[in-house]
Amino acid sequence: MELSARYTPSEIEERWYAHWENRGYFRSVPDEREPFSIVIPPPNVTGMLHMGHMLNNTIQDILIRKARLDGKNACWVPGTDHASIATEAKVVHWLREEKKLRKADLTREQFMQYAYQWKDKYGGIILHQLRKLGASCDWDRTAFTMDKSYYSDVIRVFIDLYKKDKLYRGLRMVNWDPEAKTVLSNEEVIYHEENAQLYHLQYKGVDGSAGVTIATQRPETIFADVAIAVNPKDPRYKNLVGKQVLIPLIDRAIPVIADDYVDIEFGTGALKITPAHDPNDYEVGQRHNLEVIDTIANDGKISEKCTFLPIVGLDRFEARKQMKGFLEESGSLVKIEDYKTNIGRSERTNSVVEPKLSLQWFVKMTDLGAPALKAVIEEEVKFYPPNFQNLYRNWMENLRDWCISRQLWWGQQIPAWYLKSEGLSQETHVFVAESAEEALLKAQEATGNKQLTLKDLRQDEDVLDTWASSWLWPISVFDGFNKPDGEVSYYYPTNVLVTGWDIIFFWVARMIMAGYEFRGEKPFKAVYFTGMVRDKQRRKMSKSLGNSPDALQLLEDFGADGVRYGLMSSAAAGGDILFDDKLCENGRNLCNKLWNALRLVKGWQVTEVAENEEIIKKNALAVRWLNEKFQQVLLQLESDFEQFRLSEALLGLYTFIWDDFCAWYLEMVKPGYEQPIDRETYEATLDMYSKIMVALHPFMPFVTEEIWHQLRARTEGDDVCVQRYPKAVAYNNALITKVESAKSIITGIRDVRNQNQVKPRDPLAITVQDSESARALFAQVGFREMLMKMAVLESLELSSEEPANAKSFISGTDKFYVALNLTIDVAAERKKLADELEYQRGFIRSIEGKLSNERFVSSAPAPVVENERKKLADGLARVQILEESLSKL
RNA sequence: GGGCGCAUAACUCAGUUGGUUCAGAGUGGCUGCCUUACAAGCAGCAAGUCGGAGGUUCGAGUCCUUCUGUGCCCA
Repeated sequence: MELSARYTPSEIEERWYAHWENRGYFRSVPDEREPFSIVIPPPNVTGMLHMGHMLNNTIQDILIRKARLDGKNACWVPGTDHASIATEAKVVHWLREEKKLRKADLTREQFMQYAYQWKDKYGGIILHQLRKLGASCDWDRTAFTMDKSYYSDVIRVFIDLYKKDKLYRGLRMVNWDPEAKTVLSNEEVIYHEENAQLYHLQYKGVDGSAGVTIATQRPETIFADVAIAVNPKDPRYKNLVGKQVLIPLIDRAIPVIADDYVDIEFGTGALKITPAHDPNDYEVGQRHNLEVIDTIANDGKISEKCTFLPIVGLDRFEARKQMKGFLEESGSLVKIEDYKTNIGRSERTNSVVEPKLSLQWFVKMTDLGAPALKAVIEEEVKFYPPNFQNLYRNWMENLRDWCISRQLWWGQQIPAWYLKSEGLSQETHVFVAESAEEALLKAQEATGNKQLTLKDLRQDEDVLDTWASSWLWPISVFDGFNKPDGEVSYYYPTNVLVTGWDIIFFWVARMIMAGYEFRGEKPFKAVYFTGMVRDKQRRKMSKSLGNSPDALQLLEDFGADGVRYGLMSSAAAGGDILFDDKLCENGRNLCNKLWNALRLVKGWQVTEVAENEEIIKKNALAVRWLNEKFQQVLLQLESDFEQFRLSEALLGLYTFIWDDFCAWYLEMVKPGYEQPIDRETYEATLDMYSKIMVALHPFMPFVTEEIWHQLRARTEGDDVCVQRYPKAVAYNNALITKVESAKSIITGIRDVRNQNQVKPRDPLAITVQDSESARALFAQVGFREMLMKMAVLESLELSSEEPANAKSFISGTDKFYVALNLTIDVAAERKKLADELEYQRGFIRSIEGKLSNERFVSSAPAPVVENERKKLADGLARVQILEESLSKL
């Protein structure tokens, strides 16, 4: 069959993926084999494949495919996350655009129906895109954090934590997103330095004195002030403490208090205390028993609680703008000063987060954190790279309670009921239960009122933070809550989690907590942190910059194998990847290289008749050498895999394939034009090529499967996807070294050709200076024949005579003469030799220095000393050769 | 302000417990090749005071101290 000159991935990839799926290779059920499980970090159900996903999932696929080839029961669980904020926003948008509906006009039930409709129609596209990448997930296991059973797991856990007193409802300062109108966890707030203005405002004394000047960034909140605070050590304000001052514009009197929190250096050293609108002020207020006046509504507008009417109803930023005029007019504005400060914005909506006092649900983190911290420090859960331990420890030692309620509909609704009679946010009774009916029983019991009905109860409107469902992922996807002794006990703990370090707190830490809390065991044995994918200028990939390549287009352009190679070739764990199409090009080129090697091999005519002896010797040496070399590579591969050094593993294979296999081995055994190849070498080559395909398969699954089948006729089910990974055995280093010597001699000859413009095909005559070491080299069967072929020689003699008109070079400790029909430039040759001699003498001096040092000889390990002696001997031999040559010139 | 990294060729990065002719790879550059698998290719070459300074050691790109530059996390 004729093979095209170039490898064309598109139809090949689709065909093999379908084949693997049809054969059920990705399916995993518990059996007697050792399990190897990975749960996918569930992408948002709204997500589209991007570079980060491709990197992350390529790594997981490599690990899973390798485990499968190692004969383990490999199970990779795919799925998606309901992503409450992101998805709800999409659904709201869709309702508005497509259905002309507003969320406010729908009941919760109606909204949820639409949301599921949206999810079924548009959600989970990413799972199909992952197939194009080659991801060998067990698709039968596809999970979703809002699946019925998953939903009930989340509820069960909520109730469990509540019963264990690890979950509470409380009034706390929270991060409020006025655009999404929901609370955010601390981790969902992103701080950036921004330009702001510091307003210096005069608060006059009640007694008519000048009072005090304070500095604030938020003049629109002064009407919520309840005090002015100064540092007790600040001499400027000693006399003011205890006095009363007036809030500008409204002249409400507030006290001046002393508190250590105030920074003497900052602003004027006097701080307005506004407990409702600043977390630190809230703390101060608590210490001094101050009132809380909240003047900002949930939508970020100034509320009616504000007694300065001209700004009521205005957005907080508009109000701030207008305040400037009012303050100027009243004469209270001393000055405005520009400064830079960190502003927190919502991760999702980018609106400035408003600190707000709010009644929310919190998980107590102290108990949960302790075992999770211990597990990582003691390497029960191993991090790759290990330095992420520090980041993790830092966070885990400063845990704050986790706010898990969100003011949204799309998510698991909090299983808490209140008495309607008690009014909103006035609840003194809370009934946490699996169902309304159960809550009713509890309510009847608690109140002693048997007349209560479901109608008297009101369920908490809020849903749970998305991470309060995804932290159960490794347990829930194996149905570990319903059947704790079921298959979860086979697959759990999973072998490795592969994820970006940016969600180490959101997700990784919390899964570890959940693992210990709900199963008493870690959720995974190792965590492989990937870096962020950035562009060539080191910028983060982002939609707004438009610098993120279209993932599907890349797959189209370079093939999945090419893209996988590109992503992996520069992706040391944890390090950022500066993505460049060029890398994918390398991957595509490797596919093409393999393809052409296949074309070469398949084009050979095979002869059963014994070839001439020289060729037999040469080929036998080549085959032996490649085998030994492959063992060497395999050993390195095994150790790389163990340490998750996947880029290094791939690079090792790349070099072996491109240089050793293609550039050297195939050229060594390649028969002359229209000559056949002997059967033995041919079979050995096909076997070797097949093994290489298995070794490379985890990284580049498609091209390896295709070539595997092109190499030999295979029976049904004899696919590379389910082979056994070649096992490394000890290798013969001496043989490898000998062939390395041959390669270096060949390169030396080619260099002489290049420098003297001798065509690659013109045969050359070589003389080797006779020596013990030269004879030792040529004693290797096939050595001479290999040189003859690879360097294109017509003759190769050992002689102590120096030929005329020859260029020379030294390889190892041997001197080679290349006969050329040129007159040699004696002066130039002399200089070259003299330079080389000087270098070698320096080399010898440094080694002699070492060896004459008594302490080196006595304290360095024997092999090191031995090696230095060898180096010295080699150096001396070379010096001798050079000196002789110089004297003859 | 607290913490964690990084600095190696023009660029992007490897370099494992300190020890081989160990200073490497890819890209880029230069020279020469449409050679009978592959120009998405082949052959060859050049290029670095391993950020600076000090220290430990027989021996430091690797360990320690410090300085400089730079990135990130937390507040």
